[in-house]
Amino acid sequence: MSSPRTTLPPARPPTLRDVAREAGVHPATASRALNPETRSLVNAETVSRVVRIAETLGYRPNPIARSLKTQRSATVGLVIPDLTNPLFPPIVRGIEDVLGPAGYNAWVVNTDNDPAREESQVEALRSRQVEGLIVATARLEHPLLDRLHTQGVRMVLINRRTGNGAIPSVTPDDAAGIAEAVEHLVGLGHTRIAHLAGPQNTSTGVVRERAFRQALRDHRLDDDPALVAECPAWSEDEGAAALRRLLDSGATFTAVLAGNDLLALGCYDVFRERGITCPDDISVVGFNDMPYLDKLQPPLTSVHIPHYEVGAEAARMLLDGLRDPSRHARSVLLPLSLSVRASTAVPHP
Amino acid sequence: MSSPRTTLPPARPPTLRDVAREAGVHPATASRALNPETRSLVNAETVSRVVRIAETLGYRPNPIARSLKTQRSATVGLVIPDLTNPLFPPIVRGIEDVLGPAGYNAWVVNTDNDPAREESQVEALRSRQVEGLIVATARLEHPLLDRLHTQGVRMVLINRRTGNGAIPSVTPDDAAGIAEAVEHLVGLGHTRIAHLAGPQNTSTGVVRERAFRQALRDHRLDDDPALVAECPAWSEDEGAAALRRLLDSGATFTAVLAGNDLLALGCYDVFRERGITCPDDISVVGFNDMPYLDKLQPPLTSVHIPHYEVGAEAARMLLDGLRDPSRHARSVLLPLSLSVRASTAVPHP
DNA sequence: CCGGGTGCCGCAATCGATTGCGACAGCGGC
DNA sequence: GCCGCTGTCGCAATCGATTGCGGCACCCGG
Repeated sequence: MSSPRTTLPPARPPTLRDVAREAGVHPATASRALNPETRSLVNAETVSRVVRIAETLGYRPNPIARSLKTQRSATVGLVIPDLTNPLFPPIVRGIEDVLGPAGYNAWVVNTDNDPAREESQVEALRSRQVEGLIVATARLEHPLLDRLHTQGVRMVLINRRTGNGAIPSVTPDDAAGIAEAVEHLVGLGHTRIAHLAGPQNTSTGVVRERAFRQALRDHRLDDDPALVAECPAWSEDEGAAALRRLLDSGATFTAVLAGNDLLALGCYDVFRERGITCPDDISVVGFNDMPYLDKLQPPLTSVHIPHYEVGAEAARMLLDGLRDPSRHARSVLLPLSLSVRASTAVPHP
Repeated sequence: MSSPRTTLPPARPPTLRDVAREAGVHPATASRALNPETRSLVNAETVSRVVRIAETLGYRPNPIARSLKTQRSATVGLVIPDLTNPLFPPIVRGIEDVLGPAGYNAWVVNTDNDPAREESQVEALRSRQVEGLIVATARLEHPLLDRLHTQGVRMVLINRRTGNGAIPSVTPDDAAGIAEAVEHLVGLGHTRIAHLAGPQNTSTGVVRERAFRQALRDHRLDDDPALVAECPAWSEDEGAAALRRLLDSGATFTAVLAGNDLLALGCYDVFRERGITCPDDISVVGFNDMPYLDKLQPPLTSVHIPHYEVGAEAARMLLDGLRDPSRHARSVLLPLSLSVRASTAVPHP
């Protein structure tokens, strides 16, 4: 078999000048004819001739040259903690499905929740001339994001927010989700419900905890601080550790509302290690409704977040802002629903 | 609070000319001083002056302008079926962790296993001037990939290969993995083992099936065609359907070796619907070792693939090829290991 | 018959960096 | 004292597309 490297002379792809020469016009005219925005400046039959030639030549505008001149890269940056967290892939797809048809693409970077890495990754994105940012790593105190915002960098926060409410965001309606979960548990007859709270430096962590306490009070239940354990990270290990602390404290409870699914998975580990059966001894509710939760034993009841929609909506908002900078930034809350499975049941006293 | 849009005049970032003017040299000299490759052409103290000025100005070379001139985009395309398949995120991270330090980035596109979408996505990548491709969607017959290869497009296949062995690839050593899985089952005492084969238009599908039969013969077991069911897609549903066909056929077997984890998950559904207990009645082995398999009930025994390494190695190979086009392309097989969990046990006759 | 529009298109600069080529100074060798 | 070499650096073209400006026909009204 012949090597593919020897088949053809490089045969560089056709440029605008090639099209112009072939069509007998100046490159400027060809450019205007090919661009829908400026097409009206060119005689109709010249347009069709240029377009036809461009097609037969297989002309594709060079986005790099275009970007250099127009200062627009048709690119946005996506900053997430870790792509291997199953939460994010659907969000990424939502973003790309909106960006793509608009001619935009996204660069994805992972920060691993390391602020230093975050800073350098964002720097890399900016040097790549991204036009805007979608950020999923917000913490309540977040100097980097504040700085970017005051510098006028276009961005949309997803999932979590900063303490600075001025930055537009797309987040699930955490409070409503928690309320629904508590409602479900109370409806089953639970009165002593524990909460595995997420990191208190994230908006989701504090909002969900606050909503949890509020929901208890709404149901006239005791808002007992001893039933809330804080997890320093959104991980299985921390979830397991928190549940162990709760169990060892001697507190009594028949249900656990975990701040997210990973924390709930940690509970499963503890159940196994201590011979606790779920949901007979303790019910568990997660948050996020990651994929494959229905394959667990027992299948995990979880608050469902429209991940794909979160991404899609964030991308739409960012594009809106890019296209019309005067447009007033908004923040939206997406509605949630509870996916009831077999990890929750009537308490056995 | 003051609007961030009114704080500063645009204050465009410093360009090479700014650095040059400040340092009292020609832009050409500044360029050479800043580029390690050409630095030796410039007087040492001029270099240090330029470098110092560049730093104080916070100069960042504009990659778009650089790409335009050098014809290199420092960008590669990654073509996968679907990012939400948990198989891929670790691969993507492996790729990015190798690409990043080399100054490269990856564009990720999803094809949803749709050849038309694949074609348009690849076209989009090429118009974005990617220097090479990493492709995870190979089928045995794959005209698009053959065409790209003969056009001299640099690429590396991962996970799966085409029938055309000339294209470099990084794949798990499927045959060895299957052999190890069969070894494990035979060691437990199983003699009637069924196989859920993947789509026969993919290399993984056929290689794993062939390896399965070979392994049986190696153990002097009956290579019974009635114990192999083909699945037209790598999905839970198809796995479930195939197992039902096997069970309904009246064939007897005490273990199932699934072509991948999703097919194995389908088995779990069938077990539940027919009251079969695993592993007491039937043992199951998966392939890929996706995340969270240990949380299933029972935790799934699976052939572990070093996903991250697959991505990292593919990225390294691609970079090698880009840097030295004369370098002979190679294909590598990555070693596998079996993650034994609780879905496999001694058969109960 | 002339002035002022309007429509269409070309000229050339521009985006920011890279690079082949040539200029020039200084130096050593013969 | 002249030649040529080496080390440094500047000039200007270049990558491919976009766009402000101006020119040229042509048309219409007066």
